Amino acid sequence: MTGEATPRPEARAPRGFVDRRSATLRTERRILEAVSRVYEAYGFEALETGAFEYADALGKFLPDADRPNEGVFALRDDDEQWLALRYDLTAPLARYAAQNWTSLPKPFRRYAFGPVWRNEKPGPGRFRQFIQCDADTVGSDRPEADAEIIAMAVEGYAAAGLARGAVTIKINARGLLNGLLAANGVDDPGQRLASLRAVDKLDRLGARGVSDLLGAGRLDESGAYTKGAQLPARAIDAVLAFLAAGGGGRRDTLQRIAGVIGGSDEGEAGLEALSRIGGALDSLGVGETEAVFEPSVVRGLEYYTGAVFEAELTLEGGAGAAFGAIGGGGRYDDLVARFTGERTPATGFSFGVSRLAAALAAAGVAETAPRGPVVILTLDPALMSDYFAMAAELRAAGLAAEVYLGASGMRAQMKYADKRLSPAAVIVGGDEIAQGVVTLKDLDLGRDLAAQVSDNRAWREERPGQITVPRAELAAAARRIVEAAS
RNA sequence: GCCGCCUUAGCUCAGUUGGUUAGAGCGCUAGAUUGUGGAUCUAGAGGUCCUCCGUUCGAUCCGGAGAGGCGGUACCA
Repeated sequence: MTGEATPRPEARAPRGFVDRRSATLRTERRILEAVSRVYEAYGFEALETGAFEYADALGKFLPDADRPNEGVFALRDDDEQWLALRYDLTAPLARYAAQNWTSLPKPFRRYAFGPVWRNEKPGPGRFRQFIQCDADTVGSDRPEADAEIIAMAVEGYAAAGLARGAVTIKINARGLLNGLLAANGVDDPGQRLASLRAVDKLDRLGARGVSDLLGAGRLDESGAYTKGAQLPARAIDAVLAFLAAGGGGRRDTLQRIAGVIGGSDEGEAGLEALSRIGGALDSLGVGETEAVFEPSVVRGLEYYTGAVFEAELTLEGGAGAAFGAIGGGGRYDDLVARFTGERTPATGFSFGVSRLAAALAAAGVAETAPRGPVVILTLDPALMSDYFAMAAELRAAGLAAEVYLGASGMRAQMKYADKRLSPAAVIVGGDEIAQGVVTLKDLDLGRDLAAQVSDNRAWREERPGQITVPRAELAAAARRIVEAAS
């Protein structure tokens, strides 16, 4: 007690970090369990790696003096090496696979889930910490490996509670667009990158916006100007024709793409890959609307080398696009080679668990808060040992129970039980002890009955939803109320 | 990073043409009600009016800078 006016810290979570309570946690756990079961059914084994990796293991990015935390949360270890919180689960897998390659079964198939961190500006649906759930196959370049990953994603969304048809997996091959640009004489890496980024915005900006971004540039509604890829008109037309090839069934889309791809080696290779993935999807029983070929899918992560996948919520009126991707993945054949020098083909998919939870809410699958424990009110401090004995009895009978440990009066204790969503309160004071009975209040029933009473005296005298039973029947009576409440 | 809007109680917001003790609703704590959640009434707690600098006798209010929030855009290895 110095009496000094010490500045008080502001009680607030850092931006981009959210606190999640039981209702949300429950939904997320259910998703993780459902998706994990699907992965395990396909033969993938669980793997957990630490939250930190050495920064150079995460990617080509390295913290530098000017912007030591650009994109990742990084810190310097006491041996001067840079550590960084993982920004996804794929880079740690590549590190793990490279580190243990000689002893692993090959191909190596694992799934993993946990939080990842990105040091970026948060936005609607974008956080700086969020949960991913990944499955990857390392060491197979078969298109069937990609198809299987896609099939699992489709099954995973269904298992998580989204109706079939509520999610579409969009599939593309980066070689298609690269080949198309090459065939049109666009070789400059900067122009190619800008073109990829422009194409990625098709669902948000439409063909007109993409066209502007491929050409001179685009002025957005906030007044900011984005410089375009400066492609010649002929190339822009070719890209737009390519984008227009999307839609409809997989076989039809492939035929339209083949007609506009323009005959480069890279484009043909991409077409071949998609064709074989399509064949495998057919034999895996993945429906034509559950997984489609979509020329505008790009994916941001630079390590993808072949096929890329993106999961989108298909809500009425195209609201799914505004929601953002709820999962994504693709083939990354060079990621393990960064460590070993040997090309090691790999493919995988990542569920955005937090976004998926939000998607479920948007799709009308409401999250419900779990019921609280039976609350034993403490009416008389002299009876504390009786209260704890009752709590132990209820727990032994398989019911969640707690003794109220605050200092407030009965009214506040009832409010507490209410706020905890307790199914029942145990009310025992001197009267009950003297008569060898316990009083239980069914809080759901009491709430319903109370809604019909307007007069305060009647409300107090009726004590709606209460029963009194012999002390020995406490657990049985409580169980009846709890079971009726769930 | 760039553009726009915003910042007064836990929340949603009034208000002060620059002047003594800054308000409401909701929420919270408690009382009316021997031992009962709701309703009603009453009382109470809770504020660096985002921060700093400037102008002024005096700034929550005016000017400047900064921070934070929201949205758009860019980036997302």
